[in-house]
Order: sequence, then structure tokens, then C-alpha cells
Amino acid sequence: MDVTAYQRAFILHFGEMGNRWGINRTVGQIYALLYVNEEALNAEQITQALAVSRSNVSMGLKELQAWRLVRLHHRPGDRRDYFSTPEDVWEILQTLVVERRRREIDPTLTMLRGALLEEVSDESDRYAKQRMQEMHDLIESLTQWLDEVQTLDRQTVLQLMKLGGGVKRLLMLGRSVRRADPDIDNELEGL
Amino acid sequence: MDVTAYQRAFILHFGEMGNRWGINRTVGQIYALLYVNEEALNAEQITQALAVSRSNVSMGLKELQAWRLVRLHHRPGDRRDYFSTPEDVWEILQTLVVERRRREIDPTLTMLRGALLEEVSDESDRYAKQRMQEMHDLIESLTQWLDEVQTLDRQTVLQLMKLGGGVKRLLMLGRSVRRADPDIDNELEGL
DNA sequence: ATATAATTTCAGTAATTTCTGAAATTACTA
DNA sequence: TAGTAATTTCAGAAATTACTGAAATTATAT
Repeated sequence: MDVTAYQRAFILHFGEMGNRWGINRTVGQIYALLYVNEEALNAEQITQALAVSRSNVSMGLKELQAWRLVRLHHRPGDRRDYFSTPEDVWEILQTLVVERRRREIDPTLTMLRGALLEEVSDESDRYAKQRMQEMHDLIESLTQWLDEVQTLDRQTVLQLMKLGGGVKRLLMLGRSVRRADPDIDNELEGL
Repeated sequence: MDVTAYQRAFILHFGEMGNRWGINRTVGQIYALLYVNEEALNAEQITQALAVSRSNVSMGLKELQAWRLVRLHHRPGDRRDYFSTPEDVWEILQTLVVERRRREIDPTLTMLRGALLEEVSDESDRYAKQRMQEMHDLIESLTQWLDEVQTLDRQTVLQLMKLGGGVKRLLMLGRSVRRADPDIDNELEGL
């Protein structure tokens, strides 16, 4: 596995950004290496390409698997594990969203739910509880919306994204059409 | 500044989650403390409430200011700085989105743009470049969409969120109405 | 100007995270 | 089943990050 200068720049960038993304340098570099390589690579090739220890690669791959960001392959007559990233960048994004949410948001949502079940009498606690309620409601709205968007087909999501701020006009249109013909949704079922 | 057990649970949680969110424990705790306190607090009060050093609080507040997550207040006849979080959770979210994007996404977008300007001849570089193009396009679509949504009034955003997956039906409705009356957008201008 | 209060800076230390090399384990082959 | 290849585990070293206390700086009051 030789890495060209062109690829190296990308790999090093991911290594540096890793800190900010909550992964370590090696994990970032392994991911970047796999991302720009058409063929799946085995641990030995990764070790050699990145010039880090074999054990470090092993741990890095384990973490990437925990993130569900890499796929495992096997070749006939070769018992080594080969790793690759999904080809579809949208699929990668979806995984990233799901996993980051699981690690960075869900625990807080759980904590907030618990806190909101408690009764408080103290005046300052009453304010604190109200603030937690606001935070909880905001996070819940966002995650519910994310859940629903995730069930949509890619075509629809792309359309929505392309629409951008124009969604406002569409929402107005929806209201006015519904006012004129309350049965519009049934009529559209067949589309 | 005394912190109740109820508030402490919230503060400690934020301290622990800080790691995953890219801030240190103290910064997380300071933010949580300010978030659940109705009144703004000065550095001395924070120091005392969290039992950390005064200098640590100073650095933590500096970081929170860099994130634009706290507001600074002054009281007549008191020259200490008082800190608070915005009351509006939507405003907080918006700040968070803007800042995280600036730190975690923009540098990568810049790097990708640079890489995509280069000419490559090597076959493996050609594949790498194509992958970078895919990543670039995805990130750009998302950030552009985010930009546009950010310009919308809160009412519209809330409506869109509430709609959730129902946005698909609305998009279909939009298409069919436009087919029937291509001037619909002009007619709606006045709404 | 001087004194004092408030805050920041920073060098050193503590704590944590990352990485390595060696040993252990697992998986396969002959 | 013994031998070997591949991978994982883990204790300790290296590197990084977080925190403290003391000193320096800044701001305000007398």
C-alpha cells in the first residue's frame, strides 16, 4: 500500500480533525485511508501506509467498527480481514448521524427525562426544572424530526434540500390548498 | 451560590458529556450551572459552586465566550463580570450549529475545495479525487440547506419540524398544483 | 498617583488519552 | 493435533490535555 502525496494530504487532515470530531488521530487517518481507496485494505497494509503500530491499527479498526463506519470483507484463500468504507456517502452520513446522536444526545435526553419526573419544591429548582423542560422539548422535537426524515426515500430528501428556504412558500401553498379543498390529501394518495 | 442536589445532577452530567462534545469538564459544568440559574453569576460564585480553581473558571469562561454561548452583564456599583446563557433555547441551538460547523466542517470543506482544484494523473488519485468530490458535494448541500433554513422565521421552522415525514406529501402536492397552475407562486406572493 | 479589586496569564503538575511492543488469544492449515 | 498466521489485549511509555497557584495585568476607586 503506497499512499500518494495527494491522498496523504487528505489523510493527514482527517487525522488532525479527529480531535474535534471525538476520535483520535489514528482512527481519523485509518478512516480517510479507507475512504479514498477503491479496494478494501487489511490491517497490515494500513499499518504500513500510516506508519503506526499494528496494535494501534487493531484498536482503531475496532473503534471504527463500533461506529459502524467500516465494512468487513474476505477474499477466497486469504484469511485476513479487509476493511472498506461504504461507497454511498449518504449512507455514511446516515450512520454518522445515528451514532453521534446515540453517543452525544440520547444520554442527555435520558437524564433530562429523569430529572423532569422529579417533584421540586425549592424556588431555584423550579426554575432549573423549567429550563430542563425547554431543553428536553427542543431536543425531542429535533430528534423526532430527524427520525421521520430518515424514513424518507433519498429522492424526497434531496428535493427538500434543493428547495431550501423555498419550503416556506410550499408550506403557505399547502395551507391555502387545504383551505380550498380539505380532501386534497385523499385525492393525492394515488400519486 | 449554593447548588441544590437537583441542579448538581444536571451540572455533573454536562461535565461528563463535555468530553464527547469537545469541551472539557469544567467548561461543561460552568455552562450547565449558568443554564439552570435564573440570575447571572460572577466568576467567584462559579468557582465556589463548582469547587474548581479561580483560574480554571477564568479559562472556561473564555472558552464559552469564544463559543458565543454566554452573555456578559454588569450591575451598577459592581465591577465584576456576570455571566448568563441566553434565555431562548432556539437561540442557543442556532449558536451551537453555527460554531460547530465553523470548527468541525468548514476546515474540511476548505481542504476539499483545494484538493479538487488539483489535477491528478495517477489512477488511484483519480478515484480519491472522485471520492473527495462526493464528500464535498454532500457537505456543501447540507450546509447550504442549513444556511437557508437559518434565514427562515421560527414559526416556519417549527411548522416544518411538526410536519416531519409529512413533507413528502406536501412536496407531491406542490408538484401537482404547479402542474395545474404554473402561476401559483405569483398568486401566493401576497400571503 | 496609589491602593485595591477583578481578571488573566502561565509555568508547573496532575490526569487522561494515545500509542507501542510483547504476550495472549483466536482462527486456520497441514 | 501441532504449527503458524492473524488479531487482540494490555501494561507501561509517550504525548496531550486539564487544572492549579502564583505572578502579572487590567480596571476602578480614593
